[in-house]
Amino acid sequence: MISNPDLSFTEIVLEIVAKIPTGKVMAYGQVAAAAGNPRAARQVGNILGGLGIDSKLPWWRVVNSKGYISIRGHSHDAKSIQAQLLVAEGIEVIDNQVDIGRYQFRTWSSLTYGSIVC
DNA sequence: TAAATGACAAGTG
DNA sequence: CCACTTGCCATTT
Repeated sequence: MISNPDLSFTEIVLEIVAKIPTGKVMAYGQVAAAAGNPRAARQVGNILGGLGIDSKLPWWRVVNSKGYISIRGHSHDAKSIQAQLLVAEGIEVIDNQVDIGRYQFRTWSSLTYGSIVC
């Protein structure tokens, strides 16, 4: 449950994820960076996990920096679901991996992803 | 208040 | 390129 009525990191992350366009994906670290903390990639994963696979948010458009679907073990069925959802949006998924270099959604500016400048 | 947790990431050998 | 180690940080116990 949300115990902080103010703009929490969680709320911001939810906003970011909600803005990922169909057919695109974002890395956890990228979402964290967009939320203001490039180092808090792990929290992004935790938050998405708390949403549940039946959430309204496009949680399936978030993968790790290598383009792999990262869901940990026990929810192995969710991995299949995520892959299906991505494929349904036109994203090529091979062995639980997407071509992040091609499908990654870049936020507003190209200067705000860690120290990496395109 | 302190310790544990985790759908990550970058660095090292 | 692959396996292992270290750093990170919001949230929960």
